[in-house]
Amino acid sequence: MRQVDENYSPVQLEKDIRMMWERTRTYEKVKKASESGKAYYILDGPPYTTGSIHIGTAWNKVLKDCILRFRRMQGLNVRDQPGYDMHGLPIEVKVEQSMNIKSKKEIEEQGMERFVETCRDFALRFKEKMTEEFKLLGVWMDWDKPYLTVDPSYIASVWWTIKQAYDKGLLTIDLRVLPWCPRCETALAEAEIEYWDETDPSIYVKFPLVESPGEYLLIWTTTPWTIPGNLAAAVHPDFTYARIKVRRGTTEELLVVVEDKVDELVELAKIEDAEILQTLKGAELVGLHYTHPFKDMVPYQQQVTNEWAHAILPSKTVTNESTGVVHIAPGHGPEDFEIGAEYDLEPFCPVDESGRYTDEVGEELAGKNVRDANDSVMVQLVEKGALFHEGTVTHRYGHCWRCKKPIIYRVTDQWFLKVTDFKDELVEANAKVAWYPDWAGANRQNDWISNARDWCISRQRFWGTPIPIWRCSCGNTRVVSSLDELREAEGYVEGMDVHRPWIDRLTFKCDKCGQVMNRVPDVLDVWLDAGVCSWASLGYPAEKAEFEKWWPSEWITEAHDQTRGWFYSQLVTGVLAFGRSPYNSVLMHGWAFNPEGEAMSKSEGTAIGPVNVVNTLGADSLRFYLMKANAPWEDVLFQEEGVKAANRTLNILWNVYKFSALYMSIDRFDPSSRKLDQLRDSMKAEDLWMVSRLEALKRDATSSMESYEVHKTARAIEDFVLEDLSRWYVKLVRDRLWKEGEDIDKIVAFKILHEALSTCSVLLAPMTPHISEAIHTNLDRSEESVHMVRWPSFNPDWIDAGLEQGMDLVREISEIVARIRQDSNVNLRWPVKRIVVKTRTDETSDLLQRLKLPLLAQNNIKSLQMVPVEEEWDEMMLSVVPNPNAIGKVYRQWSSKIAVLLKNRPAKAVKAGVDKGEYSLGIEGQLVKILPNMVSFTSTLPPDVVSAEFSDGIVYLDLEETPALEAEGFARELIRRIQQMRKDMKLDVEEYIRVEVECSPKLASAIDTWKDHISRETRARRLSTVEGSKGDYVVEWNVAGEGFVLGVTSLKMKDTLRVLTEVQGISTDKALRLFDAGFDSIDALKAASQDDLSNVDGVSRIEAKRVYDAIHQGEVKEAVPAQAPATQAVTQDAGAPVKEGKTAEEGAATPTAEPLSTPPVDVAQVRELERSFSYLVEEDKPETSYKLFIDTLKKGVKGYCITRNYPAKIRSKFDLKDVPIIWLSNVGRDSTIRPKDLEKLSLSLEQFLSQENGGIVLLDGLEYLITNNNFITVLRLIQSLRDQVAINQSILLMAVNRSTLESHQLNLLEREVDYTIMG
RNA sequence: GGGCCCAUAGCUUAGGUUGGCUGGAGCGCUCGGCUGAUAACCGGGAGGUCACCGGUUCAAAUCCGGUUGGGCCCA
Repeated sequence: MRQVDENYSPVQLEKDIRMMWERTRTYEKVKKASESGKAYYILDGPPYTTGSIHIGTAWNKVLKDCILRFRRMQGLNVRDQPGYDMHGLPIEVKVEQSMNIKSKKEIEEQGMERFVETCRDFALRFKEKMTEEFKLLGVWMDWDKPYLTVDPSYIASVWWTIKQAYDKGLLTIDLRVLPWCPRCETALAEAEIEYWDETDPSIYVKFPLVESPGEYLLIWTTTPWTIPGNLAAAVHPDFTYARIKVRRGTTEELLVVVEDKVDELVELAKIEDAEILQTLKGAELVGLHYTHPFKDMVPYQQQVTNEWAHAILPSKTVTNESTGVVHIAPGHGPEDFEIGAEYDLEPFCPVDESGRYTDEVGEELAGKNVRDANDSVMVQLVEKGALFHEGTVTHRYGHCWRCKKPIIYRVTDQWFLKVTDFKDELVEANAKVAWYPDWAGANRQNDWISNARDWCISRQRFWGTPIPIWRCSCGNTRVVSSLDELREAEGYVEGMDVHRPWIDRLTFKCDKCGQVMNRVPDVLDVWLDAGVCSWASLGYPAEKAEFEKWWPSEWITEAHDQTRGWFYSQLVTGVLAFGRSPYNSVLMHGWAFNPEGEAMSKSEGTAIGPVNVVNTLGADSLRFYLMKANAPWEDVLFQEEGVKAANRTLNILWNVYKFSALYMSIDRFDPSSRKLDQLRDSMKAEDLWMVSRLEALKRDATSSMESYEVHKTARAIEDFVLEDLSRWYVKLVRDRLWKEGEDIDKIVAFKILHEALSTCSVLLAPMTPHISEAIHTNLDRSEESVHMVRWPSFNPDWIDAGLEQGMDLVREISEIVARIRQDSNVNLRWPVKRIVVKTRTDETSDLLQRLKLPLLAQNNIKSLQMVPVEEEWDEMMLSVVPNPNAIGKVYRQWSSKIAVLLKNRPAKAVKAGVDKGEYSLGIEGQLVKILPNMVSFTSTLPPDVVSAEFSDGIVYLDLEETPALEAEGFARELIRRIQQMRKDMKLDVEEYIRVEVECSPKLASAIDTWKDHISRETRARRLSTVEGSKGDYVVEWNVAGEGFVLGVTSLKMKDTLRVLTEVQGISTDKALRLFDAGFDSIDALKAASQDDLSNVDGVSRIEAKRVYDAIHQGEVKEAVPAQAPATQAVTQDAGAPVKEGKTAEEGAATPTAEPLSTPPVDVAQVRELERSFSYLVEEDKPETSYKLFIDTLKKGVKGYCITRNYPAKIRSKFDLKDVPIIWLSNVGRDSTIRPKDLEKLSLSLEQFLSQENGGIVLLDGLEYLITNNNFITVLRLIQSLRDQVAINQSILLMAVNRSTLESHQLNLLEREVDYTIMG
């Protein structure tokens, strides 16, 4: 485990992690590792290739990524193919803009080929861009193999589905009135209409009744342009209608309207006088005729002969609003169409594809855009005297969701899936789907399906899946269902693009009449593309195996707008083709809005892109925020502040990790050396509590993930990290961590911190994959990646609800103590004498006593005292309050004396007496009896005590100061000031100092009492009280009224110390003894004789000799090479043996700057090998390594060569005369080591390294050692060699053939050496 | 107009299924602490008619009915 020096800088960290994933192909390995698991098909709802993603898109993908990582960690074999929806109008619209095209006609003029090719280019480019953004978010999907709706095989799957519908008789062509976009010149599906408010004319039109001249039927409409297409009027047969006479000015008119609305009409149309002449049922009006106002203008209106034309029809769909009379234009409204069909009225539709009137309406209106023509129509109505009243109305109106233009209704021939024929099956299939949340399916989706209509699947556009229908003029129809079948077509060219316009040129010969069959020129609704993706992405039906393995998809997630979109289109096609839903479960998620609550729309500039956020705060922070901000099914108002908060949480996690890793690595803590169970007996209450919390966290996190309440998982983890781990447990165990030596308390704390951190990294892995990876790979190398780790199970035996409850109380009390300290101005450095707790129940009392130590330690309190339940605290000061009234009545003249006497008696005694019935008191020789009614008692707090209530009782805090407490407080204050000065001096944490203090005698005695403690805490080798403090840095302080002057001097021992401790057998302790004896610099050591050194207490003769030799041979120089590369990565593996002479302190100071190995350098960049460094040469044949070896030998460095090649051959080939060569072989004799005998190898190397200070070892044949042993063992050997080399100023050179190792092994090797060289 | 969902501090929100003690957090604000996690971290305080109206109940943020406002989907 290496220590962590860097702060949490997510952007860099994530970049490194992504590069590492890339380099070691982690994603592929993680997938491979779960291959044997149960198949689990997660289907990506294909985002439309619009160009870039917004927060909502990011949320969607992150949610998917999170769940698929989670499922994978559960051991499931997850299918994670991403998809893109690439056909359709939005791209056509974009391309039209880029090519400056205004209409469909221009596309045809400019050539469809170019247009379609540009569409494809756009779609592909957008796809690439979006993929990059998804990758930036850390989303792990199979980006190399996405499914694309434009692929020929995908298109063939769509065709096959159409063929299924055709074979089942569910595909039909029909004349219908449909929503139509005049700009895009195509029919729209219901799912393609967006509604918002629009202000339209609101007109009342008079239709003169034929049967009663002078009388008018009054109709109301908001679409004046539909009047030319009017063919009838409808009334509700049961409503009551009125014949009324109205007067405006001098004009009087007779009208027929619904009776209920007469008053409204009078007010609205400013009618001055209205008289109801007669009322009658709607049914009585049926069959009457009127004269169409445009009869003279529109020839069709004259020609129409149907008996119901221009007649009043009955319809129950008429509502009781406006006039209660509905004008019917069968060519302009779906309901009108249906009514018209009932009465054999033709759907007359004088409007063309571009929304313009045809010549059929007469020259006044012909050629006008219908919505623009409203005014003209009204002018005409006025001219004909038919307009009764005109106003405006604001109402919700449908718009094309692609181009946002208002829709109109037109009658056209279109292809339909007859969804209404199998609606019941849809409802049934939907009921079998598991919906999260359940109301999304049972209510919302069910509601939509129940109201489903036939699905118009044809579009009169270009960039889409071509409709696979060929028709003959004889009426014969052929539906193509595969690419193979297309090959039979006339004009087919192998490998041709099956899009329009190329496919339009293919023809079949009619098998009925032999004529040429031509393709219906339409394309398909894009929703059909998306709808079939569960099998199209598997290549079905061309490929069957994948389909059988995976289909149907297990889980999908999209936003709630997909109720009418993808959830629906999949269900329809699934039921159509396979009789069931193609998905088993759905998580319906919400929408992301911007902070103003507006939907994210790129075109309106309200979208927020995730890229900026990721580049400042990191993908993990964004992901964590998105996962925890809301329940998935609720909408989120995206707040950057929220991402910052998430970032802070991760930062705290990182800090806990950094802090823990520091001490663990200093101590070479090996987490695998002991199991948690084995340490149970050694655990303190807070340890057991922490483990209990951890197990509970695993339990809760798992259950909420299972139910897709991802926000709960995220919040539980966050709470655990912040509250339990960082703010509490770390504080509790902090002191234990810097104990020296083998200490069981420390090991327990390490183990638990390790467990907590690695568990958090695992639980967070689905949400924050990068930081999890960084933490986990350092703490736990059991798996190469955290994403390969199995999702943890929890152990209920460890969960102790009582203990957790107790700790909650301790925390509550700690908060109370903090508040009291703040109010009383006693800061945490000053110890408090005692805390007295009175609880309501014995249970609480027991829990608090169990947690006594953490309670006291956390609050710097010296003792805990419990008051038995039901009793008063016996130190409460009871005082007697005499009741003069009652006393006076009995004892009259003595009463005031009695009162005084009572007050002076011990209140307890008085109370005891009174409680028994009476208390006797002597006064002037008489005994008076004090009865209960004569006194009452009050209790007051003892001096210096402050009380406060908590949830289960009262705490009393005794703030009395004693000299001992004061001394301790001053000691702590002193430590704090010295630390501050050390910091000001920018001293290394390891550096030793000398401290002089000038102070009052009182303070001096406190210092005397606490001298050892202060010295240890501040690394002071000398601490003295003096007159006139001197030092490198002198500061005058004033604490609690005590002034003192501190002088701090750096002993500058660090470097010398390091030199000493590198000598074999010299520990830090011994080095310090030499220091204290005055040998505190290299010069002083040089000046000393061996005897001088051995005279130092605790230093043996041999040790003295070693030190002497080391100093005088000049072999020892500065431990850190002057040219040490900045990116040197020294990794301390948890399992590496502790080297003699290398101390914990030294480990602490080892600089590490990178989490991973240094990037390999090219051999050309290597000038010479440096001492104390180890090198890995990656080359196919060991040549560069030998060259470097020989170059180094030429500088007079002694060499040692270990190789698996035949020694004599090596010797001659590289001209190695005197260099000892060890042959790794099972057959050789002299100078031979068997490859499995690592111990012998290690021993011989140690010998060389210790004898020949400053030699170079060439180890050629690593892969041979690895195959003969195992990788980890060899790695350990290398770590040990590397350490020795660093200590002995030698060089280690290893050659490896990278193709013989797995990349993660190579990666691990690279981490262990200082440099990797590419040969 | 209908279906579904939602409304709690300045902002983002927990709690609501199982009605019950002073409605919790985070950010922001403010006061303070820590100084060996430190360009970090911790604590105290102020701030809430739990959208509104009505009902059930000893007791409602919570259950019921309605109103208003917002979102999605439809007409």
